[in-house]
Parts: sequence; structure tokens; C-alpha cells
Amino acid sequence: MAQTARHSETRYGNRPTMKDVAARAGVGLKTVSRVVNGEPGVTADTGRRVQEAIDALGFRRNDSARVLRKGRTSSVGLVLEDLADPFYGPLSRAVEEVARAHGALLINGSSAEDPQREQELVLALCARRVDGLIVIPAGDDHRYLEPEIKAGVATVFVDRPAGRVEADTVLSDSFGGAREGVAHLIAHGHRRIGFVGDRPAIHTASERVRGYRAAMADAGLEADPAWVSLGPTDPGRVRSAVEAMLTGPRPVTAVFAGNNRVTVTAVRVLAERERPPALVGFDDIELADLLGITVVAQDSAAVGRTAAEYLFRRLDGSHHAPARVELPTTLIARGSGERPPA
Amino acid sequence: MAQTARHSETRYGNRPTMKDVAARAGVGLKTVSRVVNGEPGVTADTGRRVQEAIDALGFRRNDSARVLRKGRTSSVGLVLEDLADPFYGPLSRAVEEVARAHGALLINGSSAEDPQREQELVLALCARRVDGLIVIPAGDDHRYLEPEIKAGVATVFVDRPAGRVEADTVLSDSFGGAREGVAHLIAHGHRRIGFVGDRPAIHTASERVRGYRAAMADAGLEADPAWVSLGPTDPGRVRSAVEAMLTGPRPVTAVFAGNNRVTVTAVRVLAERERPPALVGFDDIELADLLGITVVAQDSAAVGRTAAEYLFRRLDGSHHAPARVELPTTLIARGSGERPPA
DNA sequence: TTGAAAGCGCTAACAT
DNA sequence: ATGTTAGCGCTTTCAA
Repeated sequence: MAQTARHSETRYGNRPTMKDVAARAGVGLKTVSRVVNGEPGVTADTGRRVQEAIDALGFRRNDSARVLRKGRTSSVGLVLEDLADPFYGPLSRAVEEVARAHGALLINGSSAEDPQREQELVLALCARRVDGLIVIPAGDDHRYLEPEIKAGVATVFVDRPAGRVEADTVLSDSFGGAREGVAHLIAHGHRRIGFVGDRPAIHTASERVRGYRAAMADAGLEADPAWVSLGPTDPGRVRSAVEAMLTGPRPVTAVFAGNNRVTVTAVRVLAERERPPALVGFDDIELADLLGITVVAQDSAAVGRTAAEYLFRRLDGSHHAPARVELPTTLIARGSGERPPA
Repeated sequence: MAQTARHSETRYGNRPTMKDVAARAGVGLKTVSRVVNGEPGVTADTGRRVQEAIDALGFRRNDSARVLRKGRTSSVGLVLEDLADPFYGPLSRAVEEVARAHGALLINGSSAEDPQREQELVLALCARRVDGLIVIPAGDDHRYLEPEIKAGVATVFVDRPAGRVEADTVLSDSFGGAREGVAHLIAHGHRRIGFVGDRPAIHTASERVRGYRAAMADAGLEADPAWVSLGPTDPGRVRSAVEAMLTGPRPVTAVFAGNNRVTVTAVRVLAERERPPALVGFDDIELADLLGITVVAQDSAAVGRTAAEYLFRRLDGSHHAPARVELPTTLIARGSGERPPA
């Protein structure tokens, strides 16, 4: 590799500026600015000359300078857990659409469920002066955001509530959804029902167990501690958890899966048994209809849209008190949740 | 709504700057800059005083100003078709991981397969002076990017080649993958095989039909035009296309689905028949193993990672000639592609 | 070790 | 209709 070129040779600095365009077109700087921004007060002829210079030089406005002057970046930050998780695709897209409608771009990052990384990401976004922030919390202490919120950075927490800070929050009704899903199993005759979910430090996870317990209590059923398994949702752990509750001294006849990743693994494990126990999963999954998986679906696009709408409401000047929205879930019966106990 | 507050009251402008921090700490501006950026040449004592002022004021460096001076934003733009498509989740995430390893943030947008929107997005990213750009092309003419490429904005095209512009390109081997998939059906005894794919203007779509035709020709089979259907991949069109080729005068005994969306619909349609025709789909799908769907899988995370690596290679000063990489696909046999003809 | 001055490219405010 | 000047908040350069 003949790498004779100096490191920064081809980088910025050689990009034309408005000043260059002005010189070439033989007009003043401000006239170029007017043309670039479509402001009035430029004759058609001047406008044409400027436009020619712009095209000839390949000029593009430098938004860093513009932002520095205007104070608004027209961008919003989205910090989620994992962009690759199918739950977050539609959510991101919905946020993006709302942002687009408001002329804003989306900057997003994955926290990988690591509070430290969440904070780094959020602060990096704040340094870039995003106008607003949508955060799916990984950590449980967001006081580091106080200066930003005070400074008027619109902030919305999604999927889980914020820690120690007041802000708009958009959630799915995890408690109610789980309760309904478990009640559905009970209604189909099950008495010994297992719950496999995420680590209890995650708000949605603990809410869903709470829903499970409530449904059991509602029906006057006692929930054996051996039927509840909370922890990481990697296939290995979920598999052994499910197998354990199917083979214990008081084996369950049905399983409630706490999220999409758990459901996927649970489906695999249950499919291996000749008479598969019943299953209801939280979160819908693609092709779940073909597999006949009964789920409690949350509308992740609606969650994203709602959050973005709250965000822009604030950016548009609203000073409403921090709101907490819980979107309803939908039980979709497809077969796996209606199988009777063995 | 008592909206007495003026519109911009709580927005920027009231954020502390380095100057404010300097005043409060009783030091010079440059000393604050040194502390904020961890540069040497500050005594421990001075550093502490500055840090206290920073914390007290809730100061965050304004990266817009920094960027304006330094010329690099440490951000890369990713323009894809639809963030909500499961194919792009892992791809985005892989790009993000590589970017993160290089200290860069990811700005991304969905073109919705609209060339106009692609260009708007790309130019908005250029105005923000992203250091690099990863684009899944919607349009077929990218000459509008010439000024940027000339100015040293690293650019990588993904999934489809660029139009009329020289740049690094990372693709999956659509032709080879489709050819292999169709050959697989032929090897299992099929002679009348249908192909349902996306609009032929999309590069991957036409490559895949080409692979289909090549496989048929390789086997000395003639491909009836009625067996090939290209167009939008919404469920309605795909459904009627599949049904048409199953009920025509020379009905197919197997279907090759050109992408994940087509596969999903095809699975549904075929499942309705008592003796389902064989099926191979391009792109893997979650739970495809449980449904026994044979696919030609492309590794979207690898595509994203490779693209990002090329991008940062250029950002790190490489001046290699524009490369074109084709990543291999993998045929995964799971049952649907091994069913013999009726 | 520390700081003062210049300037990155743009827009706001004010001439002309 | 058009141009001039100041300055956004930071980093670079150079001097103390």
C-alpha cells in the first residue's frame, strides 16, 4: 500500500464555504446564506448566479456552524437496549417517522443493557446538543440528566420508568398484560403455571411477575416458588429453567414466557415434548400465527410513536407536568395458550 | 393550557459554557478546555477546582463548537430502507458496534425505498458533516455524492451497488445464493419451479431472478414466464402471485421466495394447501427452524460489520481502490425445500 | 503550568 | 435588494 498521502490530506477544510460561493458569484456572504436557506429578498438573477456557484463548487451548508449559531440541532437521540432486537425495530422506525415529520434526524445507540454504557451514550448525545432524548433505561439512576432537563432538553423514558428523575414516561401495561395472559391459562384449566422472565432488576420483568402473581391470587391459586424463574434470557438459562419446572415434584402444565426471547426458547423446548404444555408469551413474534403461539402483544410502534409525540410536544413549547402513559396490551389467542392441562 | 412562557424560554442559551466554568473556577478558558479534554499540563489542584465548577454548573461540552473547529464529527450516517425490517436490525447493530469501537456515533434514517428521500437524507447527513456514510441505495444515480466523496467523506454502499459513482460496495451473493437455492429444489426432483421476488429495479431482486434462471438453465429446464413474478412485496400481491402459479395450466411444484417478506407470505399461502408445495426462501427468518423452512441465509450482521470496517479503513487514511465485496450465502435445509414434487 | 487572541462557518442584527 | 459586522463555544497557536 503506497500510503504516501498525509493522514488528513483529503479531509475537510478543502470544502467550499459560503464565503467561497460568495466570492465566485460576486455577491456578499449574506446573499448566499439567503439563497441556501430559501429566504426572500434575492432577485431571480442573483439567485441564479449564486446557485451556479453552489453547484460548480459542490457547496453544502455546514450545519455545525449553523447549529452553533441557532442553538438547535434538529436531531433527537434514541438510546435503546439493542437495535437488533425485533422489538426495537418498529419502535425506532416510529420514532424516526415522527422526527422526520418535525424535520429532525435520529441518532441512536444501543446500551446493551449496561447502565454505564447508557450514560456514556446519553451524555455523548447531550454534548451534540440533541434537541430531545428518548431513552429506554438500562440503569436505575438518571440524576445525571438533571442539568439537561433543566436546560430544556426534552426527555422521554420508554418501556421502563426513569430512576430518580421526573420526566415523561411511556410504558406498556406489563402488569395488566401478564395478569391477563396468566388468567387466560387459568381459564383454560391450568392450576400449576410457570413463569420464566428476565432479571428482576428490569422493571418490565418485575411488573410481569407481579401480574403473574396477581392472576394466581385472583384465582385463589398458590404460586410455588419453584415455578418462577427470573434471570438472563439467553437460550441456555431459559432452557434449563423451563425443563426444571416441567420435571420438578409439582410439574407445571403451562408456562408464561416473560418476553420475546424467552418465548422463542420456550417454544423450542416445549416442542420437544410429545404432549406440549400450554404457553403464553409476552410480546408478539413474527410468524407466531403459523406456529399457533398465543401471546400478549404490545404495540412497539405505538410506544415509539407516543414517546416521540410527547417529545415534540415539549419541543414545541408545552410545559405539561411529567406524564406517565401506559399503553394497553392485546391478548392474541392462537392455540398454544388454549391447550388444556395434561 | 396556560402557555404563558415564551417559546424558547427554556431552551439553550442558558447552558453554561467553558467561559462560565472558567470564571467560576477563577482560571483561564484554555485551562477548562484542558480539563474537559483530559489534556496534560494542569496541576491536580487546578484540575480539581475546575472539575468542581463543572459539576456545580452542570457543564457539558458543546460538540457543535468543537466540530466546527476540528472538522470531524465522529459520527457516521447509515441510510437504509426500513429500520423496522428484521434484516436491517442486525446490520445496524453491527455498524453501530464498529462505529463505537472507533468512538463514533450512528445517525440513521430510512429511505422507505424512495430515491428522493434517500437523497434528502444523505444530504442532510452530509450537511451535518458525518465522517462517513453507509448507504443502502434506493435510487440508481448517486452522482449527487461526488462532491462529498471528493471532499473525503468515506462512503460505502451496501446490499446494492451504487449508481454512476465509484465507491466501496459490500453485497451478499444474491446471484449465487438464488442459484444454489433453486438447484437445491431441482436436486429434490422439481422441474416446474416458481420465483416470486421484489421489483426488478432493485438490484438484489434482479440478481436473484438471474440466479433462478441460471439454475434452471444449468439443469436444462425451461423457465415458463408464468412462473416468475416480480413486484411489490406486500402480502396481497405476493399471495395472488403464489396462488396464480400454483393453479395455472402448468402449476409449479415448488416456489423460490426472493426475500424475507415474500417468504413469510408464501409460507402462509402454502400452509393452506393440503399437500404444500416445496419452498426455499432467500433470507433467514426467526423461528424458521421450528417451521421447517429451508432458506438461503445471508449474514446481515457480517454485511454491516464488513461495510463499517471498510468505512473506517478509509477514515484511518487508506486510499485503496474502490472495493467490491460479495459475501457468501448459506443454504440451510430444514424441510420445506426437501419436499418432493406432488 | 497557564492564558490571551484568533478563527472555524454560519446566522442575527443592523446598515446601506 | 444586498452587504457588513459581531459572535455562537470551542480549539489552535503562541506568548508568558
